[in-house]
Amino acid sequence: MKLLLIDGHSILNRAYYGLPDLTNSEGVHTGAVYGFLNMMFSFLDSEKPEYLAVAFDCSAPTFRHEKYSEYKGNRKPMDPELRQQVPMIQEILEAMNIPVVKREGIEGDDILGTLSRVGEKAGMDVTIVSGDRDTLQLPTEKIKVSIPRTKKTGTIIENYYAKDVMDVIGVTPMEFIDVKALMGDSSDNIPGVPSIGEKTATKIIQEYHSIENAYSNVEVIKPPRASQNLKEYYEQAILSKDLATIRVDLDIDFSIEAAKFENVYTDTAYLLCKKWDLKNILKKFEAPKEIANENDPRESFTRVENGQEENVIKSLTEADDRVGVYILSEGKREDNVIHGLFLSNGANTYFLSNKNHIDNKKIDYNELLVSFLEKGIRLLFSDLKSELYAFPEGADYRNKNMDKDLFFDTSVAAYILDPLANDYPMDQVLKDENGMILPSQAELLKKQSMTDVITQYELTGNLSDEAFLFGCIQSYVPFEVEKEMTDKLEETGMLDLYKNIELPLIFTLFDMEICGMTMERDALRAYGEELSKTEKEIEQRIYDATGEKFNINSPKQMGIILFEKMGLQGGKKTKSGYSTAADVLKKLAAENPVISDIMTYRKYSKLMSTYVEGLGKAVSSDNKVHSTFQQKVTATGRISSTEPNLQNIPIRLELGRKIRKVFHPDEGYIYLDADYSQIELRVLAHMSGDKNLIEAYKEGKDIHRSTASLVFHTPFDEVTSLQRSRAKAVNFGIVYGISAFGLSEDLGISRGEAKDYIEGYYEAYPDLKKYLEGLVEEARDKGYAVTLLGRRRPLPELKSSNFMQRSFGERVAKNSPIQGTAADIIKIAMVRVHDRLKMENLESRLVLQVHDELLIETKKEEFTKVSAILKEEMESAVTLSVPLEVDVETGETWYDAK
DNA sequence: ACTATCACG
DNA sequence: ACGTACGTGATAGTC
Repeated sequence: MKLLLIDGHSILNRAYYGLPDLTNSEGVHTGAVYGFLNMMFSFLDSEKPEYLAVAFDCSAPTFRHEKYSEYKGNRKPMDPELRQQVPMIQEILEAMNIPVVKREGIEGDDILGTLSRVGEKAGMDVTIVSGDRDTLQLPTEKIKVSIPRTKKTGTIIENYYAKDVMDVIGVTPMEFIDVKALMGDSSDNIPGVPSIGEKTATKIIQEYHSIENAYSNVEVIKPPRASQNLKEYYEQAILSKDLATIRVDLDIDFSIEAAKFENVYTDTAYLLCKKWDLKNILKKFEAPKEIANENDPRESFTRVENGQEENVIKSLTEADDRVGVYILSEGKREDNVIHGLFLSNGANTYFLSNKNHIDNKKIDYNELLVSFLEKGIRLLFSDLKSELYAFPEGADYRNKNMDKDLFFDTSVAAYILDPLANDYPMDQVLKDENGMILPSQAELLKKQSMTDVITQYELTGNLSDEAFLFGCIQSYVPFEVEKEMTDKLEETGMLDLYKNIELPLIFTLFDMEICGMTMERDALRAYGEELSKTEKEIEQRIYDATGEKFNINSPKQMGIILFEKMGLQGGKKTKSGYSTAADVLKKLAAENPVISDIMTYRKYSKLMSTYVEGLGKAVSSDNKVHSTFQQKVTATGRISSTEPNLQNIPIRLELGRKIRKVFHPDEGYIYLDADYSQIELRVLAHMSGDKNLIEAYKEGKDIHRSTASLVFHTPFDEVTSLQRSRAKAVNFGIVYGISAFGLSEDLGISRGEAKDYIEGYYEAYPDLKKYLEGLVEEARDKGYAVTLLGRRRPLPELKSSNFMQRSFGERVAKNSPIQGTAADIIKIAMVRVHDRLKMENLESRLVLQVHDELLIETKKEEFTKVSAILKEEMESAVTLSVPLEVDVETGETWYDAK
């Protein structure tokens, strides 16, 4: 029989400090709970105990010795983020039927000590899991103490039986108490004996085995100072011993039988994991749990039988003016095939399929959905853009009826309400909106993709119960939560943002994805060959110079060669060794010519792997790349681009910029590219209301030169190019939530100098300083940062007890409103440009957005009209107290259009 | 799965 | 005194 005892507070502490902070969707910190449970499960796996208990201190700590209680009072108080997790871990352990043992007036250590002895007496093997080395006084032949330690390579576990304590420390577990009593421990408020540290204490106890015996021989103890102090502080040493001793013989009202555990995967524990979003713990639970909800909707999920379709559709259209929709489909663009349709009106959720229709009564899914729209029935989706591939008529319908508000996208609404989540699965949204628990996609489909599900469906002719349930939930949830979410958007002042910007943007992005950008394969190949030729030459030069053939792409090998073999002075910078990042290498470039070869090699290697090879793989059969534009990813409201990412195509260096020559429009079209001039600084000027900044923009001055003139007290016309470029860096820095350190790194100047620049800057623009400080204040107050259009970014970091996190929060509080407002503005412009092109029946189309830039594939005949639309709509997207300026360029390739 | 690096705004 | 610029995504290497 085996008993596992866990030191609750110490393991929770370990988990808290050893792991990154985790927060669930309601902002509750869960990292320590998560880490604790993981550690516990790993011990359950390795030890396989039959009995298990977790010991805690009571919330109100008590002390054996009044005299020293004040010391404990001086201890750093527990972080609130950790404190709130103590009752949480206890709650979930209890939900798992694992006894939480805590007793008024008894410390957790003493509970561990006592229970371990009780277990031993009952003939059990006992393992005590603790992060606290004090417990090393407890091991015997049958009692083992396990201490998990986090190393950079991962967690290793140190195991101690009595003999191991002897081997490692050189004293017996009982003697270890005396060692500790002599040396003292400030964090445990054990005074010890002055001048006796770990070394001396161990030596004394090894020789005399106890403090009492050492005292009997105090005259011969060495060194003399230890002897003297032991004599003088003997009483304190004895008291220390008492304090250091973990009790093993207390009367704790707890029967070991109560620690016998069976299934920890209970429904209550499952619900807690759901509530706290402990997704990885949830995975350990067997098969989808049947959790009973009041009015469980699953009872009304129905597979519609052949011949019943018309009745079902009729009942849906008569019941309500909205319907939740999920389209079971696979493939993108023209390859898309629909395999079935889920429709929900809350009371009923139906799965319609043509699978078993042998007659001619097959449903045309698209036609059916359009007919809903024509009747004014609103369609509510869980993820509209991904479903528009199956329902492109929806995008057309929307384009022709722009003022009609006939769609709802649940995940986009969820994103606006909480842009920090990683994803917006429907089970989560449902839980957040009305507390109902339904199984998640992972629980239902395991690792299966939707394509797997459909393949199986096609093969067997039967949609699995799990996939059926999933589809039903996908359509049921949007119906169920729409009103609630709309109310929330209204309450938070973000309904306009949702309706006028984000919702229409879905269709704009969809059209951009469909359109894609043509890439000339041959030109790409030629460019790649040119690069790879030079890359190989440089590679060889590096091998020659270092006298070794190694993997230049391995930062580890590179670090060893540069800093050990060649002895360059770089120092360690990263966790896993030396940093070889570009800014480090730059500083070393003068020391050895191989450094600049390495930097050049990296540039070529990056261009080859990411752009030539990466983009090459992303080209579709139509010779185009169709990026996916992500609308629900960024914290600030920007969009992002994936597979491939078209927002980070090289431009800053000519070598990389050349790749833009392989992007070109279709025959008869030309690229029109427009970018906002310094949109973030203009936004800042407007939002801060700073007179000097507004003035400079109104007069159309070169803003960096103007800043330099003010900061360096130099007449406008006499500003040097160095002054201007430094002022430019400060302007950028301000937007990032500047720090003297960051600016000095960026400019390669001293921190003091950077500080002067910043102060000079604030003197030049006095309202700006007030404004930025006000932003932090406001964000702290409200708990979030806000953009001009009301978009919010939650900022829990501002309340963190961790300096780093708090400082980060302060920088973000300054940056988010600026970056976010710029994002709002270009989104407005995108929707308007897109909609005008459609409404005016033009064939030109928006193909790309790069944060402050829009690219239109323009039909040559429409050129004049379209360039006017583009400039107009971008410049008038919002009205600020400074003009928004847009530079438009044109070209036969993307390279030429910039 | 995580880290380091580097491409863009 | 803390250790830093804001926002992304793709790749290769390492564990």
